[in-house]
Amino acid sequence: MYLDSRKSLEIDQMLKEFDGFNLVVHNCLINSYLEWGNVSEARKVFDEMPERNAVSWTSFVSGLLKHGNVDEAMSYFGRNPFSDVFSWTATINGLVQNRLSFEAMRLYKKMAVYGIMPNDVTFTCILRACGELGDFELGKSVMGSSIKVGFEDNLSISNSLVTFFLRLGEIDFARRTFDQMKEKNVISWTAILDMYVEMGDLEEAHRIFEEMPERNEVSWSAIIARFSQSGNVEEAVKLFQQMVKDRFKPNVSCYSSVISALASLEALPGGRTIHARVLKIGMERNVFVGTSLVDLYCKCKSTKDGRVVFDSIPEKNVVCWNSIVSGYSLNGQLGEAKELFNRIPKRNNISWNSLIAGYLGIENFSNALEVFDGMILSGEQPNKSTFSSVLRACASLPSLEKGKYAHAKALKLGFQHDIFVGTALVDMYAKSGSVESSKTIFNRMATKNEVVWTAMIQGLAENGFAEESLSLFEEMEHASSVAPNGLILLSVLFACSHCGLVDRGLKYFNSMEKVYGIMPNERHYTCVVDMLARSGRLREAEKFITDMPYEPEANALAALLNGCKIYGDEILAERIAEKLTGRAETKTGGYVLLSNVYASGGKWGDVLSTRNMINQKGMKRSGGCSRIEVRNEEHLFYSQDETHSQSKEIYWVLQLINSEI
DNA sequence: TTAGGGTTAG
Repeated sequence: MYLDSRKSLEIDQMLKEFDGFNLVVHNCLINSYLEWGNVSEARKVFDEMPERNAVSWTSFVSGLLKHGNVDEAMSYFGRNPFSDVFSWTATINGLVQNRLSFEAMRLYKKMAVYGIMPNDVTFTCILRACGELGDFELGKSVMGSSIKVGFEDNLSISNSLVTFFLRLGEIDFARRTFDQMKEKNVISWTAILDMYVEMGDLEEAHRIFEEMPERNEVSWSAIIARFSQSGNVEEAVKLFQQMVKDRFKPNVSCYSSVISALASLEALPGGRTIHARVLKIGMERNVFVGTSLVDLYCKCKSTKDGRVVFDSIPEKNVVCWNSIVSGYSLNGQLGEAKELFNRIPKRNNISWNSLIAGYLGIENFSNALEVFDGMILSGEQPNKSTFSSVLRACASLPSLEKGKYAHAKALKLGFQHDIFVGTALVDMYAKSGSVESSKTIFNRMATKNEVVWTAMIQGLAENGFAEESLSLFEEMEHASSVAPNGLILLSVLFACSHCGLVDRGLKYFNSMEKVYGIMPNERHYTCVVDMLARSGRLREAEKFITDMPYEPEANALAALLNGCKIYGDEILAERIAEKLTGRAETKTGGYVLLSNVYASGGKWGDVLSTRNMINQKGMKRSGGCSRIEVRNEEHLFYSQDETHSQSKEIYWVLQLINSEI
């Protein structure tokens, strides 16, 4: 029995005035103080008690352990005159809960020296410690001891054993223990259910769930949570509906899980229905449910509603703050994200990561890096996802220096072996033109997934190492278990196109569906058009465009037009330019390219009239832009415009170099 | 004194 904090103080006061002593009331007082986190009052009552029994000692020691006061607890434990299996077990349990499993084991071994026999609860605690330590042999020897003492068919111990085997990934042992149990309860079933969900065998999990003779709200919440986390969100929602239909009362955990599932589905109407239920039972102020709701509204692009829920949560923790920051970030509302980020009382690395990801999302790469600098300065430890974002920002900026700095930091923290960080590094170096560094990182990676292969193959192709890119692709096909995907094949086509390997490219394109089972998309088609156009097979390219199953991308037409320019085919150019100008997205592109076709053919009159048309229609030219960094300064070069302050000098030098060549 | 479930980034 516990008293609330106000009542505890009142009763404490009354007892003092009464000057009486009742052991039971004092023990209750200690428990109440500890329950409310008032350790110093509990200590005072305990120290001033004229007489203590075994219960006083055990509850005070385990209360201290519950609040992390380990040294003090151990000191009181050593002085306990009522040393029995309860006091030892409670202490062992407290140590395990403080993640001091090694110390817990030591205490367990000491029990024998003092002649105290462990009971069933001792074994469950100690098995948990073995699980924490990841020591399979130790767990098995504890199991042996428990059998020796006669606990072979003990339900709690068997349940703990199942969990222990699961923690160590010993699936067969877990299943065998479960199958051999004479008696099973809802905990045993939930544990084994969890195993199948964790293994990703959701069908078997579902079967187990159906088979369970008994369910409670924890087993429901276990299966709903697991389905939700593993991405089987529709199934999670269905189970929730079933649970309600079966007249079970969903608890906080069920609501948070189902709301989180609805958030990934971006199911706003369903979310609002659940929100209404939550409001009805007064659960919206709960930090778990509230946080899920904030996330739901933000993922459904309704940051306003998310903010209302956020403001209504009385006791916000860092997860809750992070959800609103990431919610605003996700929706590109970086002003709000930054403002709330600044108000977080105690940030963690996820808070920083959320803001960095936000700037990355709106392609404000320099701010993303600025936040990263702030993170380092604040002493917060970046994690692998920080580096993954930061390196992506570096890849998009001309600065190789910043990328190198982030790389050094990642090395220092030992994240270089992480596949996400490794991939981001490969990509960053390739995009910054440092193909050699990119290759070094790639070759050092112990495990490679399709993303990193894609990054390397693409990096080589885009840096002009087309042959190498293609041989890497072949190596991937022969030496790895990674199957080519659409993106990799796009890089392969790109490489063929830039290498002039038209027939090989066409062979890859034609085998996409047949050999690799990948439907080519618009981008693949565009790449083939570019490939044909570059090699002068203009009519073939035109036919390819006419025959393709999609409306050609503007880029495909532009690529063909570019081919017309190189090979001086003005008739085809006019036809294509007309098609291109119908496109809203590139009204200018067609004309600019057409005027280039005329220019290369020396038809200056046509050039002029085309350019006039661009101006008449009030079209803004949007040319390409190159960026380089020289001595920490960014220089931008736009196609067709000489806007750089030193363009005169630059072109002069360029001319000089050209004449030298 | 014990064994099963919960919200945020990538």
